[in-house]
Amino acid sequence: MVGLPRNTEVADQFDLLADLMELEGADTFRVIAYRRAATRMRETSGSIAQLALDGKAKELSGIGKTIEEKIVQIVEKGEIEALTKKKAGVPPEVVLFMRLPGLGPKTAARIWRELDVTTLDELKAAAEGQRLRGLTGLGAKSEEKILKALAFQAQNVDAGDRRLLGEGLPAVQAVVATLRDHPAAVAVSEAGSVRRRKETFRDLDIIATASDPAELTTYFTQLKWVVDVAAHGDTKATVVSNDGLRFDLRVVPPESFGNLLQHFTGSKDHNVAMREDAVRRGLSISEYGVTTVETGEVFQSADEDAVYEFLGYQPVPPELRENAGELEAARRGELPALVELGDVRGDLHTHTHWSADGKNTLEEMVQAAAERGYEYYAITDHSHYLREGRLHAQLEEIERVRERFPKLRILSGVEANIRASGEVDVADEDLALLDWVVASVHQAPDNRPTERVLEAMQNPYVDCIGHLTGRRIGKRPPRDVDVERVIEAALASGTFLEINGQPDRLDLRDVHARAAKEAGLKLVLTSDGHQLRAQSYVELAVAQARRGWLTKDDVLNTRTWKQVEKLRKKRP
DNA sequence: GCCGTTTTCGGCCCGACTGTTTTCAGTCG
Repeated sequence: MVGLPRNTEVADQFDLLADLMELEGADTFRVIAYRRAATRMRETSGSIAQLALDGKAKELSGIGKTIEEKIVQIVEKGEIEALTKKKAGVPPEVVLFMRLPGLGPKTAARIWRELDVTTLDELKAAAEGQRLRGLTGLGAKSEEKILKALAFQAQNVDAGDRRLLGEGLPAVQAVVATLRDHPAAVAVSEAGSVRRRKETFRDLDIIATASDPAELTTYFTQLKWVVDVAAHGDTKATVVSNDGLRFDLRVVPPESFGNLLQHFTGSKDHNVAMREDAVRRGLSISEYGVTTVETGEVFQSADEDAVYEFLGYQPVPPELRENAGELEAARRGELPALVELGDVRGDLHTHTHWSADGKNTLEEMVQAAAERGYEYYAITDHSHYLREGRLHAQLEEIERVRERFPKLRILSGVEANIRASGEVDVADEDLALLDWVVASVHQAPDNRPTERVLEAMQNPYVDCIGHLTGRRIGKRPPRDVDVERVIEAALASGTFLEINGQPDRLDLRDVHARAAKEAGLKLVLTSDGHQLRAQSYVELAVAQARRGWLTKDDVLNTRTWKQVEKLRKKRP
């Protein structure tokens, strides 16, 4: 495994190759094929490089013989040969032209070739010097747009263009609720990537029907937290909130609400695959309806499920709409019944003020857990803060709190640290006193990320590995853990893996959760909450689990504590 | 470059918007 390029690195090369070919005016379908293959690689849980070396990459849809060979080139030579060649012919910054909104490959190539503009600085100068309007098809407005895009890009260079689901989900749910209360509103729904519970988003989409669309749209632009109205028409508006979130509202006709909701929920890949399949059956899908080509008859519905059913599919839960096999499964009627928040009986990774970064007392956290209706709740403060008798002191406090909450089973636990050696930093005799043990890697760097975890799993007291890869979305990449090996070892040792619900962790990620499920491993959904309101992060863990195709049965903590005890590894 | 319950060759989603055009190409989601 060591030394093989990551899936994201391989995928990036194919995307760059696609960009360069597009600039050269290559066949669009080849370009699309490379981009599709890149997406497939990013959404594959195993090592795509290893698959290619084994001749198995071409079993993935969208990857054929040619692309598999190019992956092998990356392993052997570090780069796709065609990419090396093409990079020599195109100034590196010309690719960046295409990233500016409104500026595509055709225009970028003409600016480069016909005006000899090769850097972003030169592009700016050319627009300011009104030289772009010399090209047919470009005018004063184009120059203005490009300058605006360049300025925006310069301003937001550090901001990152995607925000966390954990921020966007409560925000969009609040706006949906507000709009529903308006007298002109008939139906209101979240849409887009946030409805699919994708871990990050660019903007928050809302779809509605209304008795008076213009009135609802205007109301939306005048909500008190709106600081900027980027667009405002009768049926569509875009606003920016005081915390920088972009909301899009579209008001659509009620008779095709289901078709439009389906369209605007995406993903693009899901919709394209569904439309391609429809074409083969003599149907044409658009956001307004499904047309039977032969008769011209159009099917519309206010109900999204009815759209899927008309097309011969089981209704597909939004979390699965990524063109990752869900359409085939829905065609056969074999979609899984996904786990729901209400199935979760207890949280097995939480903190209190015993950890320096915990914000609430043990009793406050337990009180909130009881109010959530949990049957059990594990206190797993960081081992670092439970040294020198503090572990025993906390056990005494837990004993006292138990008396006050007789209906909630309070589990004593710890989040132990996995040392570089693979040992956990709590003695066995202390671990033996506890009901539940989470073990996690905290400090980097890490030159044997996989072995370290495998060794920790051999400890008979370690029940679950916390946030396996240690990623912090947007801040820190995942450690280079061989997740497939970890899953195998987890099954062999009787250790569980968690889906950590912290908004910037969501670790395991969706495709790894799905790989774990397919291997037969049960996962634990946890909040890793360090304060009262963070207990709700379990909702994000549930969302991630659903994106990983997990059913109630695939999740350990949908079971009673008695059942959990039966399933976990035997203690000495 | 990929793919196949009409196909191993000849297709490859669909519509809106924008800016520049007198009928459309490029871009976007």
